[in-house]
Amino acid sequence: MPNIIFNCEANKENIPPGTEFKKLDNPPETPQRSDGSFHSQDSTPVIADDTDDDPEVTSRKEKSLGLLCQRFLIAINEETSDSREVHLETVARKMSVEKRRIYDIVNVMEALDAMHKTNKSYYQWQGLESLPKLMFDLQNEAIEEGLPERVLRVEQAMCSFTELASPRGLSFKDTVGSFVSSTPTTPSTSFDSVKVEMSGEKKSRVDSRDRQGRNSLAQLCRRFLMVLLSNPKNVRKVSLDVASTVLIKDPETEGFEPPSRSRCRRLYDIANVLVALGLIKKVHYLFGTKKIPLFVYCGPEPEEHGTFDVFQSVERLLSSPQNIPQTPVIKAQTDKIVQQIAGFGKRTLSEQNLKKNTPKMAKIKSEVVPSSPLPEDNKLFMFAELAAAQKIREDAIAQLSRSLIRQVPPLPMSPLRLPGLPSLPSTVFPSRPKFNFPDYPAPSTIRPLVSQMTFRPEVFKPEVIPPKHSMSNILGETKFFEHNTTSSPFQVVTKKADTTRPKKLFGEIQNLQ
DNA sequence: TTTTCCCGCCAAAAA
DNA sequence: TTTTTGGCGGGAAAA
Repeated sequence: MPNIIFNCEANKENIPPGTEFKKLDNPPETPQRSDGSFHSQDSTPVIADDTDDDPEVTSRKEKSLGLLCQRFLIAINEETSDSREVHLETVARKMSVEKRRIYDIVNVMEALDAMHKTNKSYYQWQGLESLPKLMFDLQNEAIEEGLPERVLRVEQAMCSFTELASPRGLSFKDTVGSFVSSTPTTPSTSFDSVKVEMSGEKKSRVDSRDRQGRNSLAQLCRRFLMVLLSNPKNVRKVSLDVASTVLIKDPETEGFEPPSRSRCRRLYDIANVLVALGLIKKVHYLFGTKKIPLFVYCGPEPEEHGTFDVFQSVERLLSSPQNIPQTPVIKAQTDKIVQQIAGFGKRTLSEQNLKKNTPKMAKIKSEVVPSSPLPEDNKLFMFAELAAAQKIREDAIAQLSRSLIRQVPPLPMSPLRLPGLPSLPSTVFPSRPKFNFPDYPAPSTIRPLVSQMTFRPEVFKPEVIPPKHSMSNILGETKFFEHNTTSSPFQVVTKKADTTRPKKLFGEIQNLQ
């Protein structure tokens, strides 16, 4: 597709908020009222959502940030020239998407050092090749500020209150409320000077806005990765509750209670982009009867001089179709190939089928409450049936992904060569580097969250001696405490008779494709 | 029901 | 001032 003329861009530069582009070449001359609930503040022409003429109902999934992210990569690949300059307007228009959405993606890309701003509306694409280095740095940063311990503490605390929480009668507040001891006894140096009020009160919307600080999407993204990297290889996972508590709450003043769901929304945004890039993976963890979402790091191993094989990542991504929003086309193709290869007959081995099996296994599993070492045999047995089917599927999909990569380049992690377009400089798309992808543990070997909680950071990185007791806030400021300080979060947890973390397993990973 | 997260309002920052 | 950027939460789709 030929580039759009840049002159007309200038005119359309400022797309008013609320304007949706239905068709690229359709100037929004027919101002239609967006239905009911929303009225555009100005008389901006608003193309009403696709209900009117579009035959295919756009589902929420098809508009997901993850899918958008992939389309974004494709779009910038097609748009960027040798200078690797990305013009947001152009890309937004190309994708027929609001510019606002692009910012969400760009923010995460910036956090990953994949692009940086050069000018108004212009960004430079830098690629993801140096991701291992970034991860290396983030990991070190995490360790330096004692994040592993913090994660551990939060996990411990949350684990405690989950246990304490009575079935119905008591609210979390009741059982845990005392955790959130309203006396920040610490010489409250940190956190924003803004007084942190007790839960219940509502901060004014304006007050809490902080564009560069802890709530910025980019910051949150990096810190989210830091939390993940606070764990040793193969155990790099974190629950949404823990992540959100660590990332968006100040443990000193706000305790260990998970933040309200509304405050987790940004985390979902970030996670969706990272999933789309194949850097994390989302699984579900069964905690008692509750299903808890778990984010698992599956990006490149942190290495100071490592390189990132974007091809491999894409391949992996494609071979884990549950990680990516399946477009109807891809899904149809994969199912078809699965059918051909696996000979499953009429019925495809769809996600649905797989999902049906999973809870059953999880249920069985959750009855087994072993102590430390995992009964691998049991697990293997339980996974066996699924694994066999899944293997076939994976092979099929892997084959598809290879062919997709070869023929139709659909998912560039850095700009791809496209037929008809001048090839990009090698810096944009360097020759395939050698890179050993950290082996993400197979489903049967994944340890439950508990193993994460028994992780001892000092073992993890012996050369860095963590302070006796440090606590860092969301801003990354670290404070050190004496062991006997009354502010210690450990104290809070000691309300339990035995302060040791629970030995029993609370759950099992499920849904691992 | 709860979880997930799209959407776009609107304020801060930049031009 | 205007425009760009992006924090934020309502509320609805999905689970």
